[in-house]
Amino acid sequence: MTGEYRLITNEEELRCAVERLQTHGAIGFDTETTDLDPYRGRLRLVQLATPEETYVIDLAKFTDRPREHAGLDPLRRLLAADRPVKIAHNAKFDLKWTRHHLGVDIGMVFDTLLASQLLSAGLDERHNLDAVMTRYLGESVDKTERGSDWSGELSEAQLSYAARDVALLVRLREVMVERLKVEGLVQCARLEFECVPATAALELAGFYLDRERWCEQMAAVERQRAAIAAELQEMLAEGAAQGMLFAGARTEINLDSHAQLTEALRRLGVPVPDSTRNWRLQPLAAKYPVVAKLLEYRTVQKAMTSFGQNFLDAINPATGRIHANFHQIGAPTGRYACVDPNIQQIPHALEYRRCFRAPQGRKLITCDFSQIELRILAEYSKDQNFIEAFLSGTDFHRTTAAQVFRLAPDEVTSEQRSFAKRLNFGVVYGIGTSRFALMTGLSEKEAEEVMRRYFATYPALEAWLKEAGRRAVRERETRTMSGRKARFAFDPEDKKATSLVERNGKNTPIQGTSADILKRALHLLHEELRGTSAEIVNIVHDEVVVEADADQAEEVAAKVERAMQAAGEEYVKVVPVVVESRISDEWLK
DNA sequence: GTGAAGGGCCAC
DNA sequence: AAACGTGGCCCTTCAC
Repeated sequence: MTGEYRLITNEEELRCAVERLQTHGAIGFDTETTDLDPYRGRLRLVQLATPEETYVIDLAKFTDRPREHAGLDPLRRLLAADRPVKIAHNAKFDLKWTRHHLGVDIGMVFDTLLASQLLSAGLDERHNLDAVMTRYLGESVDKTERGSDWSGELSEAQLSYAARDVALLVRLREVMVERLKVEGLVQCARLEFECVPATAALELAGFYLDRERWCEQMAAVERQRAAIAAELQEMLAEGAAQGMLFAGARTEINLDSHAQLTEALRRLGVPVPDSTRNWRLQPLAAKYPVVAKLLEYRTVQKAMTSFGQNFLDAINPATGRIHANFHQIGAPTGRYACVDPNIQQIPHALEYRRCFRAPQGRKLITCDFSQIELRILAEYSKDQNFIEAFLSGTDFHRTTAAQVFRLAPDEVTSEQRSFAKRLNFGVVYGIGTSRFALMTGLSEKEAEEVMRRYFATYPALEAWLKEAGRRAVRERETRTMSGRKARFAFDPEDKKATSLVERNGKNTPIQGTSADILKRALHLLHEELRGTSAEIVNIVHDEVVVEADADQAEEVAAKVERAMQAAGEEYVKVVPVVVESRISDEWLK
């Protein structure tokens, strides 16, 4: 049956096809486009398949402007409905095109890419369509026509290629549904699938970057960089000059080369450790001005290379905005990752954040979860004192410090608060005494004593963390509250690897549940924002940035808060879920 | 020229 | 020995 399909080229054929497709619970769905960028290319084919039949709809035969063409309404209704479920591999891609070119927000999807990632649970497996088809169906698919020219007359090879993949999707889903059930991943899969329309809309909307402000910032940083680089060269040359006959013949070194830097610093008598890593150089900065200057150089160098021209190049000429690529399952914990460019790692500094702003007549609504990971830890551990610290409703780190050091909150010193804060964040990662000592400046013994007091205050929290670590080693996997699985492959004889799995066992359920909550919130929010002027424009793990017309900002902010809080409260019950929102012209904390 | 690895630094 | 989790992007170095 490979390659058999019906080509749909007019409204009558489309009506018939849609009628047949509607009788099924799930259908294969794929598109072919003339470009990878929906703002540059055209949507050429829409392929839909039942177990028996495959339909290839050639939009070029209908119109040049599919968004306004009423004859495509049956297709729109079919796509917008939750049934049949649309099965696609990397549905985000197809959803962006159908949203932009057909004006349709697609209903329920089954994404075989996300399903494959969930089933692999972090193990190193490939997830392209060919690999997934081979793994689950034992079928290989041929992608040679994918990058071909889809703008002109289509060849028989192109059409049958377009039809073939989509037909296999129906069978692929059936196999995957069984596997998801066996693995207890149905709830998590639903969470992921429901989130895809939000992810697609987010990418399509893009984040506005003020080009002029960014340029000014770049120029300022470049001036700084040049000055610091010159000073640093000067300082490093001191050592070299001594051994040279002609001081004027000084050679500059490459400041980005670790090898050359190490050599130059050693010539100056700086006791450089084997690595020139920041954390090992930091203690030397006070004694050696050249080291302090080097650290300064690295900061501006990073700013220049990572947050410079590349962001300007990423501005889409069609929209004037940055359309980053969000990987919905970017980490085994379930967190998003963001690339090209990564707008989840913009420096906090006001000079950068103020460049991301609302266009004229619009506002940004920034909303984040307050201490969500610690609240998840409270939910998991049910530790009574930890829960009480949240219920008090005031400064959380001060409250925990008061509990740990047995003081009234207003007697807590800033140092004690800082210890508590470091530990509150550190326990989520499985921090040890030596690292805690290093970051606080305490001796190992003192650090140990503070940690002992901390865990004595929260015995159930300690018990949960210990057991989470042990369980991960024992069972070689962890689960989040939605059931998301992370598997660990390691050699139990290897102490280092085992302790990493222990720390992962503590961290993954917490970080992963946080991701679950964010994704649930995005789905709820996407539904809430339908029909308003608002668009989600960025997400940063526990933060959502929405852009809306200025006169709707208040109303939209309330919706965002409501969606995030509702999502959080589905998972976290023993402590309140707190979200904080701000309305502003610029993306500021 | 391309690609991987090592070292570094940005975010949560 | 350095070990507190998850990412991406940059540069240099080194192998092919």
